[in-house]
Amino acid sequence: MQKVTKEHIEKLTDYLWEIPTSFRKDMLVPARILASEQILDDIIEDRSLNQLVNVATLPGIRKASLVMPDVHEGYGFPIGGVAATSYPDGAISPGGIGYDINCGVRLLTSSLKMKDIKEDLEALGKELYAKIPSGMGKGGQIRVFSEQMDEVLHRGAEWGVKQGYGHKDDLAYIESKGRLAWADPSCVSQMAKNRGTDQLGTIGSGNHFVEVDVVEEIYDNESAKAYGLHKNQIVVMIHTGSRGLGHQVATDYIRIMINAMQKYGIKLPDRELACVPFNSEEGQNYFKAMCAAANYAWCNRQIISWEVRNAWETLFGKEKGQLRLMYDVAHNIAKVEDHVINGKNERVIVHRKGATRAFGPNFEELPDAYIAVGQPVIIPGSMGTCSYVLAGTTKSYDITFGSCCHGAGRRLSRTAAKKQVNAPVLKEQLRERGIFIEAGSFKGIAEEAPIAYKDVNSVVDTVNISGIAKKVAKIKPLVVVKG
DNA sequence: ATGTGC
Repeated sequence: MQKVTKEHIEKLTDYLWEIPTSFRKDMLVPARILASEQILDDIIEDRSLNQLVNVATLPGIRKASLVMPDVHEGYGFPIGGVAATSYPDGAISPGGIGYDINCGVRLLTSSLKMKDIKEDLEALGKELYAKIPSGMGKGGQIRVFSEQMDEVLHRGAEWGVKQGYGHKDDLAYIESKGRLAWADPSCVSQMAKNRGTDQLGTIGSGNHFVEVDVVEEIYDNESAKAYGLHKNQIVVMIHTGSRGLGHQVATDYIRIMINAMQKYGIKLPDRELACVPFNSEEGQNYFKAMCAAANYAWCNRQIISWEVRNAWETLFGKEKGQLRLMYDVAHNIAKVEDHVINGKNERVIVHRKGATRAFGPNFEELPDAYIAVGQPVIIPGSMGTCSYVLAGTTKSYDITFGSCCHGAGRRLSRTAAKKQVNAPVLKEQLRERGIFIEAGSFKGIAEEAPIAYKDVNSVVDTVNISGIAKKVAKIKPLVVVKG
């Protein structure tokens, strides 16, 4: 298959590039790349642009196949990708959502400032590491079986709150209120449920983490005030997803769809794009299972928040130890949404894989305090760099179906990173810079080294300048807990 | 990402 080169790419604006449908005759829509020229040059040799073109052949795809500036290669679809298909008969594809269904990020804000915790960073890292189970295959203390598991899958974060893992007020500050109503536990295999039995309240491994950060800079006073963020404030970021349960849901339905595709006459350039019509039996079952796994992930992040709050209270006491949920976003999910395409309102199935929803002001789901400034977008950087809070914009609807990037984006494969990085040395270097890492393995540290990632500042500048999200605050890591 | 692999 013909490889994408710079010659095939047309410049639409300084930050938007297009591979037209003339590039390959199976493309149904153009492929668009949101990137600075520097970022584009860095990814041009990557397989991710060919994956982006492949996505443009997805049955029922509308307007354009899109990637954000943090794009990199994924299973079938690129990570950092957005694809909207027509409702109700366009494709739904598990590869367009990812194995870690509802991988996402939440941010908790504290009433503490840098000066309040400067001396406690190491103890804080040890306490968090002790309270929050992490690592590959790791389970926690909580067990959910049969009816209780079904309740978790039905009710998401709400189940956690009901069991005492958090405040009722938390729910308003979660995307979709931490619950997708289409979830149907009967569409989730017993194997998936078994894998999820003891994994609520656990981080997992890879790029997942719990991190204590300090707000280093505020860019937009009005939004920062609405979100309750201010300079020198200590905040906590949680990044994880649906663990083994979501992974098993993806595995189960990818196999089902590979087998069902011929029946619907679907031919694709890569079998990793396996998909079926959204309104087919297989499509509906997957969607209901995906919603259930998404609910599990929201419940997981809810329970981890409870663990973090416990650690916080242990160290700082009841009065100073309060943590408020600022927001929780999903970045591996598909949603049915209404968007304007060619001037007409259309219902579409938006696949976001390593992409964050970034809805602008006046979106009715937002809590009252946020409605005038738009939805918070949380962008974790890599371990030793920094992260960002942005605000969604109305402009994002026109360009990216109301989506934004989800992180810095990998630059090196895990294997390449392991070859280049001496993890014990890196850990010590970060410590000298005042960043304390508590990790279960040196392998994990090497794979997640800052050098393995793109520069988060240039990724965020791209989305900020192109107007799909607005910079609100920059935060800097102090303590990182990883698997 | 994942009881790291058909």
